[in-house]
Amino acid sequence: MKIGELSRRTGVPTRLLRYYEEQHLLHPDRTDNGYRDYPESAVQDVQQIRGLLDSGLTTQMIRAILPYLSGPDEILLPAEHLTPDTAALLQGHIDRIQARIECLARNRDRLREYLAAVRPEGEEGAVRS
Amino acid sequence: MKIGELSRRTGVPTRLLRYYEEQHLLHPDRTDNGYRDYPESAVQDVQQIRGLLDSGLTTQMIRAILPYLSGPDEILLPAEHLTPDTAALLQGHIDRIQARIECLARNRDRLREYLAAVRPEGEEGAVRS
DNA sequence: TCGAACCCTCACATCAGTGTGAAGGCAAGG
DNA sequence: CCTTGCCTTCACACTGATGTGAGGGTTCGA
Repeated sequence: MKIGELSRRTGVPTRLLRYYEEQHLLHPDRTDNGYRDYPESAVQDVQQIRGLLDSGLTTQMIRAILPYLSGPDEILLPAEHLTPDTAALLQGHIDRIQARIECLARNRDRLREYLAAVRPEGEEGAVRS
Repeated sequence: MKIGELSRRTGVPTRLLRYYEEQHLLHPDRTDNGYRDYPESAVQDVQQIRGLLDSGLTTQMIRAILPYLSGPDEILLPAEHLTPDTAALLQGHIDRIQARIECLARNRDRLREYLAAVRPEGEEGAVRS
């Protein structure tokens, strides 16, 4: 798949697809004429990347964890390649993500409480025009 | 409290405290000589802001929701000030935060699964030096 | 063969969040 | 009084993520 199609199918501008490649988040191979050639799975990959970026992770952190997110089908790294170091790194990333989740959840709850408290006026979410 | 003390107590550089003010996230008043004068509550406020920024929210979004986060003690806006518009805006913010949480949680789980799958080698999280 | 619609790289621009330093006012202690 | 350490504003600079455009090659259909 060429970059234009991937862009259309994911809604992500080609500029960003090239950027993600520059950041080593995507690795399309090239056809003879130099065009990028993406596998079908790239669609999922791009959505994954977008979600994580939107959640406030940097490309660097995404690059670090992406290899371990590829799919539940099979484990990529045999255990002998998972040094204690790598495991610790990974655990650190997990912890950071967890901290973010907690912060966001806390604030979401407070916003919900506020909203609930301030409009007990019989509105149950239905938006009436 | 002057800016230096707030900085020391929060670990946030004075530069950023001034920046947050410029972004209308903080509103210290001024003493006669022009020094910023923060209330005690600013310590909490700054930590709140930092947490949200670290979670990937922009100052703009934080500015939008901060007024509603001030404290569970009392509702700031009387119901008559909460137009349906504002409520919808707020709900939109909540939804975005929720989406982030879900994305992060999903990926956290996948990382955890990976880590668990790849090291069933009797290590139960204890880091041995 | 020509034009439209792709693709390429390069590079400058923008925005948010920061770092850093200059140039100067105020306050307290030796 | 003078130094030291706060405080002030102003301003330039960097990074990461993204927009945008220039300049140029490729593919394909009319």
